[in-house]
Amino acid sequence: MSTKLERDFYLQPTLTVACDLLGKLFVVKKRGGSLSGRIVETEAYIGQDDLACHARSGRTRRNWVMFEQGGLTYVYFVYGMYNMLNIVAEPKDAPAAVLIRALEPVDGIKAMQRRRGTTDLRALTSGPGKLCQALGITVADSGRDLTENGWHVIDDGHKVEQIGRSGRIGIREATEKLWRFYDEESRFVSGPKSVQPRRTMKKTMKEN
DNA sequence: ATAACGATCCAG
DNA sequence: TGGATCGTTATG
Repeated sequence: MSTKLERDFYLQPTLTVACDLLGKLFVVKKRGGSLSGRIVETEAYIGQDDLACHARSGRTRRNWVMFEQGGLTYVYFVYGMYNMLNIVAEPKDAPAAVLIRALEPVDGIKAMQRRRGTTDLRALTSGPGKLCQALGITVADSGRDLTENGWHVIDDGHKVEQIGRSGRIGIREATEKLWRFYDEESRFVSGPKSVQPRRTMKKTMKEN
């Protein structure tokens, strides 16, 4: 059995969404077929009090999607060359999103290899910039509703045994927040995996 | 108006 | 460990 995630899933608290997205399939429709990957690493960015969050200074031309209801994509451009894929969480006007940091390639691996210029499976989607390049995701895809026809997230029954937790990668502010989550067993997580502090946890968690 | 800096990646 | 590369944001 395989079910599409609906609105009620995305409207949940951001940390719940970030944890529960692990193990799900992210699917994009392209000319010539679908591409998909299993989500193995995520990060939460939550509200105006989170100094690492794009919404910290209020609504802008770039981040307006974060203020919409959960279930939309928020894609932005950084470092002059990389796109970052986020999934908006929580109800409208509660700005929050989950950064998709790494996938395990599943469908359309040939196309991903062509876009990435390598055949190494581990190099295909093991990073937020890499996976956008592999799946051909750009800022033009920001604002897509994942509950409508087209792109979506699928629960195919896969279970993640151990979820790892750490500080978020590549930020300077709010480094004390342990809002990065990843599948301990996956070899497709972005490196280095030695980001401190690390500690494992059970299934879903709802506290900071 | 201008300058600094990214939720990164890759080569050397 | 540094350079690529450019839109966004902070500052004068």
